Formats: sequence, structure tokens, C-alpha cells
Amino acid sequence: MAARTPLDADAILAATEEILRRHGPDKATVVDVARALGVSHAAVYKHFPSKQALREAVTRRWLDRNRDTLAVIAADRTLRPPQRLRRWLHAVLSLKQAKIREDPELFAAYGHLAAAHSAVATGHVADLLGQLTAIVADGVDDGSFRTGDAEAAARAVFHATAKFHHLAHAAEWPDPGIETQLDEVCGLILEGLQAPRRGDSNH
Amino acid sequence: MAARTPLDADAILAATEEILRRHGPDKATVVDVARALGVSHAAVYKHFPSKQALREAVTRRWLDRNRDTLAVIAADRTLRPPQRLRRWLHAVLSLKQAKIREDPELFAAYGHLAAAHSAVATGHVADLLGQLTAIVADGVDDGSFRTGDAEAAARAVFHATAKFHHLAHAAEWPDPGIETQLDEVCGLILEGLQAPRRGDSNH
DNA sequence: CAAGTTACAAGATTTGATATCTGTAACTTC
DNA sequence: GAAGTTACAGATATCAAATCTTGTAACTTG
Repeated sequence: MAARTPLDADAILAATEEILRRHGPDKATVVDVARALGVSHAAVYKHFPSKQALREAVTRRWLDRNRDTLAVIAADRTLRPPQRLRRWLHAVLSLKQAKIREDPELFAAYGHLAAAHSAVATGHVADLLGQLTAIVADGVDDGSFRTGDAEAAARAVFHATAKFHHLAHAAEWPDPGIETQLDEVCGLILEGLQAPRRGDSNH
Repeated sequence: MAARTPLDADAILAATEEILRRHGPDKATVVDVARALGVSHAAVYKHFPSKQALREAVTRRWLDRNRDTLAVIAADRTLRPPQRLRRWLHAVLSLKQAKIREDPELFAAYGHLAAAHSAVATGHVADLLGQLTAIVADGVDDGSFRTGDAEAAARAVFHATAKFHHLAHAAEWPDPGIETQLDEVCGLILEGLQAPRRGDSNH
């Protein structure tokens, strides 16, 4: 695993992922990473200012990959917005489920960051909200959805599906019923977005 | 605080609450509780089979009080179902917010139990789902809501509002924007429940 | 015999000395 | 001077010994 003399940020990130996978987020140290690369730990600090920053960079890589995968769905004009929204929400869940299954230690490391209110996590949420807003706006344009404020509607959808994307619920995702639950919530939400406005009948 | 000779389950529960408040859920011991009551810890075990059971009993007391408070709202015929649903969901959140504010240690103790998949927690969820189902069914009866299956709809509402009642989100509840977020989600959900059926337009 | 006691084994937690880790600084090397 | 090194202080983690906790049992008392 020890990369040769060109020690760049990417090699450090790859080694960090490997160490996180092997030792788990609680026991992985910067010294371990340096040892895996065959350098002193101070060398790592030439590229990353802190252990925290190093972990954020690893997490950002995964989140950015996810964001890009989801962006493809969000922009897919072959699906009408309601169906696209459903597909997108399922994809958010299934990307995270896959990571838990295939890389549980790494996933746990991501969880620590989110809990610590890292800027990486809040930035990712903003990205996702942007994609959701785009889907909703598309729906308003083509007449599938009716809402005055696409951004507010996207926010509501995001909060209403927290159970299916918020890391705090990760323990529930392996439950086989979770997909059905998401389907039910999607159904309810889509009805809400498609509903014709009826004034203040809610109040 | 030491109660006199009649040592009954209620006195033990009261003492346990006090110890939990003072020491927090991680440091509170059965010996502490017994000391507060002026008895040996074995005496406590005559009334409760284990420390776990004792904590569950304390938690159940609070959950049952909450259930009863909410049942009043769920059955309040002076509010039409949409408005009642909104009121009920806000009440669920605000009861928990109040507990966090006024009794943080005790609230933390409840959290531990829920995380441990205690039957107390799952039973409480069933209670709440029952109340929700009743509100939805009332709405179907009086024409405010349209849904084939009140129970499935109630489940969807419950999952869609997880952010506002699931203990995993407790850290977000002190956020001042949380009420507005719940309002937005309520609006979306109510539109969904009120929507006229339009066949398979979602798929 | 219901409701308490003391005594005790097994397991968890605290403690405190030791070792490791983080982050910085002062020093090499190409 | 960019990219690495060793050396170090202070914070953190580790580990084994001592202590405390849990839960049970055998005993006492009104």
C-alpha cells in the first residue's frame, strides 16, 4: 500500500480511507496513515492542516460522488418530475444503504463528521436541496406540480424524508420495510405537490 | 427525600427520577436510588426485577402522560381534522422540547431506552400511530381527507414527520426554525391528504 | 410470607501510571 | 523553498489493579 516518493494529497486520502476501513473511525490515527505511506506523520501535516481536515476531505470525496450521481437523476428529462422525484429520493437512500453494507467503517466516519456539524455536511445538504428545488421547479414548469415557492416546497420534501436520508436514522435503513415506507411517504408528498391550491382550507 | 417505611413502587420511581436528574443516566445506579430511600439496594430488587425494568418504568410514566395529553387533542371534535392534525403534530414536538428544556438528564435517559429498542418505545409508537389513524379516519368521515387506507396514511404522516418526533433528531429541536419547518411539512402533508385521487398520475 | 436484611460472585467502571497521538517548531535536503 | 525529517509539549488513549454495581441467595422479622 505504501506509495512511492510522490506524496500527494490523493495518495494520502487513499491511505486514510484504507486505514479508516481497517481500524474504524475511533482508532484510526494520523500516525497510522503516515506509516502506511512510509513517511513520518509530520509529512501528512504538510498537506492537511489537521486530522479533522483530513477526515473531512475523505468524506467530501464520497459526498461529491453521491452529489454527481444524484445530479444525473435530477436532470433526467426522460422522466416527468413526479416520477423523477420518486426516483431521486430512492437513490439517495440506496446510495447510503450500499455504503453501509460495503464500507461500514468508512460510513461510521462520515457519521462522526455530520454529528460534529462540519461544514462539509451542511454544504452537502445545500447541494441536495438545490437538486430538489430544480426537480420541483421543473414540475411547476410542466404543470405536474403546483406550488408558489419551489424552494420552500423542496425544503418541505427534504424534511419530510429525513427518515430516509438523515444519518441519525442509519440504523433503520437495513430494515427491509424501509423502501415501502419511503414509497408511502413519496405517495403522500407527491399528492401534496400536485394538489390544486384551495386557499386556506388547512387553517 | 428519603421516604418512610412504606416502600412502594411509586416511591422508588420518584426516587429514581430524582437520581437520574442529579447524576444523569450514565452515572445513576440502583445503589444511589436505594440510598436516597434509606434502604438496601436489594430492597429495590423486590419491586423491580432489574435496573433496566426500573428505567423502563420511569420512562413509561412520562410516555403515558404524553400519550394522554395527545389523546385529548386527537379526540377534540371542536377542531376539524386538518387543523387537529396540525395541532397534534405540533404538540408532539412541543412536549418533547419542553422536557429537554426542563429535564435534560431525564430526557437523555429516555433516549437511551429508545436506542435500545425497548418494548416501551415501540409500544408508545403504536399508541401514537393509533391516535394519528383516528384523526385521519375522522377526516375521511367528514370529507376533509381522501385516502383508501387510513392506517397507511397515518403511517406515512408519521414517517414524514420523523424529524419532529424521532429522538434521533432531538439535537435539532432547540433550533428556533424548527417550528416553521414543521409548519411547511404539515402544509405539504395536508395537501396530500386532501388531494382528490387522480389515478396513477404518480407513476 | 411479604418486605426487608446482609453477604457474595461476576462483571462493569474508575483510577492512575504508562504509552501514544496531535500539532508545532526547528532542522535537512534536493 | 517545497517536501521532507527528527524532536518535543500537551492532550488523549490504554491497561491492569482496585473499586463499585448488578443481580442472586440465604437469612431475619413483623
